Amino acid sequence: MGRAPCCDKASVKRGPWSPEEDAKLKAYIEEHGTGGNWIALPHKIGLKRCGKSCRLRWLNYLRPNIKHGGFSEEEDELICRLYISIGSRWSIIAAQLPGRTDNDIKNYWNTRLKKKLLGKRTQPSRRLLQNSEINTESNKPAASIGSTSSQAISTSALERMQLHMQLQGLYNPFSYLDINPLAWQNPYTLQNKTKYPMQGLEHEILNSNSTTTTSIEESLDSANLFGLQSPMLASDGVSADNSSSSSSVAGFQSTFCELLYGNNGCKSTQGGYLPEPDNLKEIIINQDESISWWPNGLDENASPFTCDNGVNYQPDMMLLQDYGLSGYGL
DNA sequence: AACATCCCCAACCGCAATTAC
DNA sequence: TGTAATTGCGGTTGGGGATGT
Repeated sequence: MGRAPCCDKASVKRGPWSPEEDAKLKAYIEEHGTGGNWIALPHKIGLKRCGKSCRLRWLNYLRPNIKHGGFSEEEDELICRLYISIGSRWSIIAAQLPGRTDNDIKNYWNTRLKKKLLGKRTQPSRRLLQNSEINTESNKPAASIGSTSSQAISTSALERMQLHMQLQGLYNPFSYLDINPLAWQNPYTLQNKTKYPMQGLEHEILNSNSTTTTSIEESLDSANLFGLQSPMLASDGVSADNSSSSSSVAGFQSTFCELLYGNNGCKSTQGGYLPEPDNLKEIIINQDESISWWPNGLDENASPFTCDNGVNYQPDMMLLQDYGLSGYGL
């Protein structure tokens, strides 16, 4: 049994708001406030609208000091940095941009900024589509498989990773920083590879940075860390160089981890490590120190890589190339 | 000029979190 | 403490204008 709807859809008006409706809502709220109850508000002022609709109209359009369009370069940069760091948490991003609404920023990102930063190719690759058709029970487009299939990497993670690399001006972060995941502290070993192959590695990544992200403030701070001082974004005017200092390495580790899993996959209310099963099957650190990428999970019947548990793995070269990741040591 | 396609964005939807009782 | 109501959020849709053929 589903939950009861918030209003009777047959008796409420839907679609675009008229100037009269806007005026009624604006006048009432400016004089009386919302009264702390959006559901009751439309009845009080004689609007045939759902309370949720009124709330949305007020927050996104009618309330004072709302800015529409005309995003500045600074705002673009901030949105980009925050998206890389915390993903599509639009309300948090909007809170950092006075006068902007989450809806506005979301629309701006999806329709313009993403294309501007990542280039025109926003459609999923044919390869990804093919794989999703083969390997998932649904025929949903690849753009949605990240959230619906435990076998698929999240689109957001891919975007954020690609964006991060693009802003770093590189496609092979390991060669750029002269680092390699296996060189990190207590490298992930094949023996640790169980159901979730990245678990051991991620644990080390998190430990090496001594803390997990536990608050919005820390998430926002992280937007300024992790190697995001890219040539384009460096706030001190000094372009990021190819330093392989420990801080850069640790930063990249964190970024890599976070890009793969997002904050949700790294947080725990106990302050410890909490894997996100949906995404943990997708990146493998190979025995030969290379990284493989399986967009739709592990192919247990293929070569060339065999794990201790007897399972074979096959990297998806075409997908790597599609995402400009052919330099991942494969 | 007519039609098709693309693009933008306001609004909707469903779900999770929070609050009230 | 459990349940229902409400709020807040992110993903998605669809109308309409812009652009291309």
